[in-house]
Amino acid sequence: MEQNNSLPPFPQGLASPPGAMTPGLPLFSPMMPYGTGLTPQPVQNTNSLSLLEEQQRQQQQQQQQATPQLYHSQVSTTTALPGNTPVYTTPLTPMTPITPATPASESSGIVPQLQNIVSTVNLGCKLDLKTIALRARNAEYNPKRFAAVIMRIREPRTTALIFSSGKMVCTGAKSEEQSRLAARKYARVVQKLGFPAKFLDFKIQNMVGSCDVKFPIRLEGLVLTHQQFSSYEPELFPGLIYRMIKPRIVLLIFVSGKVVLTGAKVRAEIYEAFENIYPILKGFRKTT
Amino acid sequence: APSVQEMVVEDDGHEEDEERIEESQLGEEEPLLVPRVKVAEDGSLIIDEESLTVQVSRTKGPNPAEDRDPIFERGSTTTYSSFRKGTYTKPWSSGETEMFYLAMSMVGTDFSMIGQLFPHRARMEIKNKFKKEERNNSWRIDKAFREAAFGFRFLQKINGEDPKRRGK
Amino acid sequence: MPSSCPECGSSNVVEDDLYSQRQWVCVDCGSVVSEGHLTTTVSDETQGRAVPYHASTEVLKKPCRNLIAGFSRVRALCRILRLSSDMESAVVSLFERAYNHPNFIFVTLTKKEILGGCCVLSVCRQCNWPVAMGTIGYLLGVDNAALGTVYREFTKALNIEISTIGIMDMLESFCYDFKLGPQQVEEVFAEPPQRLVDRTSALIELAADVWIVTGRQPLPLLFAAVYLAWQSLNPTVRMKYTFIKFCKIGKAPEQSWHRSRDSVVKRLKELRDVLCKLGRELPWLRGGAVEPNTVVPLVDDILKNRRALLMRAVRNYEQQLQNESQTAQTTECDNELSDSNRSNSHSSKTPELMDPDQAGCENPPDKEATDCQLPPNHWSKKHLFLPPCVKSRKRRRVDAPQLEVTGDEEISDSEIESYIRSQDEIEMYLKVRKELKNKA
DNA sequence: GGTCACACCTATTTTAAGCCCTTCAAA
DNA sequence: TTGAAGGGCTTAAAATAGGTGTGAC
Repeated sequence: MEQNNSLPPFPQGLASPPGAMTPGLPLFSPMMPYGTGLTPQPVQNTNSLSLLEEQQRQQQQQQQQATPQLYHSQVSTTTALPGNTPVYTTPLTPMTPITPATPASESSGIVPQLQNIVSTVNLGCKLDLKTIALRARNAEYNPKRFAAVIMRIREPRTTALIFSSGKMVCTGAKSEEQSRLAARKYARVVQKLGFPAKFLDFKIQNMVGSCDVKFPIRLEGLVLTHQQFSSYEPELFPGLIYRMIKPRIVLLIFVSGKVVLTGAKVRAEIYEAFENIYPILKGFRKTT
Repeated sequence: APSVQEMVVEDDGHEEDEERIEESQLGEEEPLLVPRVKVAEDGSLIIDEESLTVQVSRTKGPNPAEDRDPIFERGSTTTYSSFRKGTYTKPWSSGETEMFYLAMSMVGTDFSMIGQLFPHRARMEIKNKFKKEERNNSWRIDKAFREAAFGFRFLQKINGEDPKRRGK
Repeated sequence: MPSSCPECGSSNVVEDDLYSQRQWVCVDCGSVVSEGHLTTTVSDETQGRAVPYHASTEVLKKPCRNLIAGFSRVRALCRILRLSSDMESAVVSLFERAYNHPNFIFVTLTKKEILGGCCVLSVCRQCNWPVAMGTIGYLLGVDNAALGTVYREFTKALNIEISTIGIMDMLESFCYDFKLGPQQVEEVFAEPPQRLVDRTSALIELAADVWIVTGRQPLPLLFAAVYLAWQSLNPTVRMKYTFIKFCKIGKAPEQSWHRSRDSVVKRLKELRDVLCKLGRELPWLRGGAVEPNTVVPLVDDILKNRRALLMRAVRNYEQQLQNESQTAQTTECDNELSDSNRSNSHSSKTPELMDPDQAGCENPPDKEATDCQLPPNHWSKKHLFLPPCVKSRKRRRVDAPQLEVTGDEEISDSEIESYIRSQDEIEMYLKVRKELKNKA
């Protein structure tokens, strides 16, 4: 049954969103500050720069210098209080000059929201998928099309892939705890069907988050300065694909300022990746 | 002899057909506009002789690319492909949607079987319908699930009398 | 002289002094034929080849059919796209490198062929030879997505410098594609190409300034800009011609614009809206209405003064905002921070979004189309020019309150049982399945 | 020609914005 | 004839796994 009920619910190491979980306290990012050398920075390495690259770099530097990053609508961030109390006023004039980009230690004040969690667990026994598909109302099985039973539960609203090996994939949850609870429910359904299902090696395999930086982004500029991390092919996809090295997270960055982050095993990676990218994005905001 | 192009044709021969028609039509009206390609019966790509001739005669002179003159011959460099695989789904009528919910309450989330109940709907269409309803009318999805027993009885009924009849 | 092509067997092999290199070329498949076999690999292209493929000793024996076929295909592509011999050599050399790269040894033949297209594309981009990705896909007969996927893998695996051809690189050649010479069209339609290029450039630059370019496919935008440019260069006569008529007048091949008509129309609308915003700032038009369907005659004036107009429009907009907020002051401000995005003490619970139609709610929530509009203090309201996707937000996702769970909650038997079929249900399910099977 | 070791299809989830298709309604 | 609207695809990540494509040895 619930063998693992007594396990800590969230063994991955709990990470607070920067500044989010500590009401009343000043914002503080638990992540590494930028510019540690560990995070992707604008291309600075001089080795193996082609002539073209060099030109692009110079162009970009000029462009960045010419880019007025002086106008921003962002205000000094304070902790958002519970209950939606607006805590600051947007300045009436958005023309407040600020120090140019990359304030290394300042938090964005934005917390990416988790949108999807993928986890795996081993039920530890061989399963007869035909039986499961026949006896479960929430199941679908088409061995010709796909070799797993697709099972859905309503709460947490998730979908699971159940393989005859006993391995299971659980998708669609919006938090680690939800994902685990859902996986336990799937295991219970399988047990109820007469299989000696256990609950082994539960693991979060992927997390997807998203958020909005609230300013537009010049993707064509970003792809030039961060070409070693970026792929931007507007013929194919409107977003810029940014492969961050540390943490190893892929970000989809859109002109609207919306950002999708994926590939994380723990939520701290999502937060860290966003805090890394935020000052970079600020360098490409330039509104008209 | 297995060749690269044959493999490609096997993959999407259907669409290839369409393009073939388009191309031949085009070739007739505007011989100089675009360097053309013919698609042979085996699906392989062949340069249209005529356009090759044109090309050769033009490149007798100074070479455009070597001169780095981007204004020279531009031909088809801006032609768009769009062999895109679009799958259009006919809109669901309200009656059909009712039947979808009924089917849901009968067989649950077995979209393959529901797809069989709807002869003109592919399995993927059923799944997309489910996702859409879950988004917009999740209360109805829940309701359908809770009323599984009712759906079951209804199924018994229509199954006994006329299993063939369904919403379409 | 080779009598037939070793690749496709065609006897249609011609002598070709193309690019001042005497060689024999198969007209049917594009293979370069010499002394009965392919002069494959440009071995003289000292491009640090990682693997000296089948060393020059056994040329005839080893290269598998697919590699040879691949060579002719990339050569055919090069010829169709009118690449120089240098470029073609670079392509062939690159293709050999890619073909033998460990990442591509076990891939499907389709992918290997696409790889050839990627080499062409890569060389074209590096030489600034304007070729759209879609063109390669069209010639290969594969969809853009497949080409894009392989292209990304290819650039990564071979450490190819990613160089994107910007819309401006494409612009000039694109304008010249239209057949608008005085010999080709009626006099009122005729337009010197350079004039068209200049005006289109100005329009695209403006479009880039006001966020119409980023994230959008370049070609539909180019079509829209060229069309507007052409109209604006003789508005009285040309304004009544639709985009499609313009394409026909300029003899643009239908397959180049037919599918993207909708996108072109969207870009047109966006461009005209921007032109209106700027046109209204023209001092001598004081009071006169500027609407999208009447803005074309003003394009000349607008573009001449676009920098100043842009600044003026933005300044006026901000001033207006300031005035409004001063009058409307006092009221509570800026709920930006209350966005689900912002720090909340209990982020996953976002109390403001308490969903009325929770599970268990029997009736249609009929709240439905709650928020199709932006919140009154949305950040986008502060800027006159923003990406259209920011201003036209569709319904904000009413994210249902996420159950805060520990993952260790009790799971009731009844809940689990609700997912299990009764014996009767099972029998009925089997019966239906059997009947469906029989029918099929 | 068989083994080996990959590739890569089917499928699941979720967000982002754009494209491309069809259908249907006003001009 | 024109648009608007709606639906489904594109991109990323990650696990699961059988069947088969692919080429070297």
